[in-house]
Amino acid sequence: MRMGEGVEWGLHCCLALAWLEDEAPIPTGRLAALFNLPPVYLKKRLQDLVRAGILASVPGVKGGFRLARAPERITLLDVVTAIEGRDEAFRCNEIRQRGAGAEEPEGTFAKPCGVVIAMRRAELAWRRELAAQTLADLMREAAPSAPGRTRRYYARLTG
Amino acid sequence: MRMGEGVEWGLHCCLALAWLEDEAPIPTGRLAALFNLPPVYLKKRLQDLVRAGILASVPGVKGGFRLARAPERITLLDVVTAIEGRDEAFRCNEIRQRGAGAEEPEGTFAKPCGVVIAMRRAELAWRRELAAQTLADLMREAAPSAPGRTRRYYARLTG
DNA sequence: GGTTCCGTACTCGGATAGTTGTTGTCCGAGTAATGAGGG
DNA sequence: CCCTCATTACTCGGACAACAACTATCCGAGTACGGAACC
Repeated sequence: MRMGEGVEWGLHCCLALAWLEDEAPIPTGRLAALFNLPPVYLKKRLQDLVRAGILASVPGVKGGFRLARAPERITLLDVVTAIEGRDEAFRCNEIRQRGAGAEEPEGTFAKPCGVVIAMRRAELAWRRELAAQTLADLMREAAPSAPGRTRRYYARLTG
Repeated sequence: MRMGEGVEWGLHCCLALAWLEDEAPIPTGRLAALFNLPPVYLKKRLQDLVRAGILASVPGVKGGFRLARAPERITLLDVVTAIEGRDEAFRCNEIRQRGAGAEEPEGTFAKPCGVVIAMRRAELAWRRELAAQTLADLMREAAPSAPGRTRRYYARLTG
């Protein structure tokens, strides 16, 4: 089981957008330069965040991206599900109904099997942890030098 | 983020092996027939479980697989990590050190960034839930008819 | 008849192709700022 | 001086390759049964 790179990209970009709030909107190219990422593919992921309502995109010559709402209102779960999709990691194919269970009468497998229940419970715990942390929490726990460093580097990009 | 089918296969096969304990060892072909799965690929997954010490394999004409220890001692986390690998789903590439952070002095990024910490915490919660459930728990919560159905179907396969 | 030996059939184990999903890129359509031209 | 309009630069959105991972399969190593030969 593997999570795509886009999640790390999206979270760090959201942090940068929060710190560069008064410079908004920030175009994709500048944002990509902050972390040395492939610009076009990063844009694809930022579009995912726009569709989820986390970012707002501004078209036009001075356009770019900005946070759509306050960092306190953006949870890590929001970002993860926006980029990775809302499907569960564990997908049940009901293999218990194939082979030995194929000839059983209707209603035998009305209840979900314990395997699915257990996996869902674990993923729920994972989601609860992610939902408990907001972008503002990440900003608070970040190194004090991070905002200034981001702003300085961004100023050099524009110049 | 997606989990492979092998996890569902592995868990259901472990349940079947527990119920067919006195028929052990069970060869791959019979086990695959129980759930109508591709036999050779299933065997690959069972080998993962053997490497993890969850199953024991018996070679030879009357060979097959059996549980290596009691169901009470097999957690869902054991099975999941045996099949999916022990890597974390979220892999940190330290993109904060690229671009804006590339020219910073040594020691600036000594501490892990908050993104990694948060993701690790979430995955830890997921693992704790999986580790809290054993194969014996799954057997207890399964439909009362499941063991008998499995044994009946297996008897037809051998006959 | 009992014992030993060998061939056979069936099993695990690791190395090898096919298919799906993710990563990365490119190009066309649309939009707002910019500057020129005319009223 | 103000308004209109074309140009330009930037974004969105979908379509198109490259890569990796998962899925699926084939052949070699090893073991127990069955039978034949021998004592």
